[in-house]
Amino acid sequence: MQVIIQTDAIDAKILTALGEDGRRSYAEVGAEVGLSTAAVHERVKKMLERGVIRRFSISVDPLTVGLNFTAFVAIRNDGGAHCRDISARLREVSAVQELHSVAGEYDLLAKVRTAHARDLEAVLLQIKAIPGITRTTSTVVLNTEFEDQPLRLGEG
Amino acid sequence: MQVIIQTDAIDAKILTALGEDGRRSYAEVGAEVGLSTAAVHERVKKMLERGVIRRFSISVDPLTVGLNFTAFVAIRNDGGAHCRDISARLREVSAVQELHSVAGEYDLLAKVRTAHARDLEAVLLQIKAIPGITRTTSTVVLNTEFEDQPLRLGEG
DNA sequence: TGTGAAAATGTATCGTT
DNA sequence: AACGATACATTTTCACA
Repeated sequence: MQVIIQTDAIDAKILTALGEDGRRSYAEVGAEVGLSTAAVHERVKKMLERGVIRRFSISVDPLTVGLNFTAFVAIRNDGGAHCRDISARLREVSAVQELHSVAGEYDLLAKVRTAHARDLEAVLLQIKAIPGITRTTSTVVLNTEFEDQPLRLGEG
Repeated sequence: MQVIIQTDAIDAKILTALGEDGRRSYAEVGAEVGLSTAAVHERVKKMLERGVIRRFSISVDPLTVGLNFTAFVAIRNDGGAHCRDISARLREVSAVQELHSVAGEYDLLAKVRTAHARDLEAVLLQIKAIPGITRTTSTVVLNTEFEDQPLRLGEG
C-alpha cells in the first residue's frame, strides 16, 4: 500500500504549532509559516474537512481527574467472531481508551484506564463477556513515563 | 495512595466539552454547565495552572501525515541502569510516542510510530543502543481500531 | 491558494456581590 | 467563586489578485 500524504511542508508546520498549543492564533501561526491569517485559517479548515485534523482538543492529565490506573490488555478471539463486531463492542467499554488489532499470539491490544487497580477486574469481565473473546492477558502500568507528546512533524 | 481529584463535577463537564471540541466558546460551554462565560474562563485558567489541562491541542490522524506504522515494543532492562536514565534516552527517540514502565516479564512498554514497517528496525537499534537495555519484543499493530477518543468524565 | 480589510464572534479583565 | 459589562483580540467572510 502506497503512503498517501495529504499535507505539504506548511501544513506540517501548522499541525506542529497547533499540536503544541491548539489556541495559538492564526495570525501568530501565519507569521511563523509565512502565510496570512486568512490562509492559515483556510488550510486548517481544509485539514479538518479531509480528516487530517480530527478535532481541536485538550490534553488532560489522567491522574488529576481520578484515573490513576492504566493497563494494557491483550485479547484473544478464538471464537471466530468478526473483528469489527468485537471492536464495536469494546468501543462501548468506556475504560477502553484505545484498541489495536495486532499480529502475534493475541489478536487485539487494548489500553485500559480506570480509577483504581481493583476496577480492572470488572473491566476484564465486561471484555470476556463479549462473544468470541476467549482469553486476555493484562500488563499493569506502574508508571507512565510520558505520553500525549505534541506531534512533531518533519523530524527523524 | 489516596486518589487526589482536583476537579468537581462542573470541571468534569468543561473538560468533556473541550475534549470533544477544544474551540467551543466559553459562552457555549457555560450555557451547558450553567455558568457565565467569565466563570468558565476562570475555571479553565485554573485547570491550566494546576496541570489538569496540560495544553490545548489538536488530534491528528497519523495516517494522513505519513505515519502508517505502529508497534508496541516491550523493553527489558537487565543492565541495572536507572529507569529514569533510560526513560530520558527513550524520550529522545522521536518514534517513541509513549512510554510506560510495566509489571511483568518486561520493564518498559513503548508505543512506536513510523512511516513504514521497515523503519522499526532502525528504531530498535536506537533503543538497544541504550545502556542497560538487553532485549526487546515488538508487537506489530495491523490496524488501529480506535484511539484518541475524547475524554468522557462522569461515566462507568 | 493567497491577500488585506471589514464584520462577526469570542476572550480577557474588572468592579461588584 | 461567580456575575455582567466592557475593552481587547481573534476568527470568519469577502472582493480581488
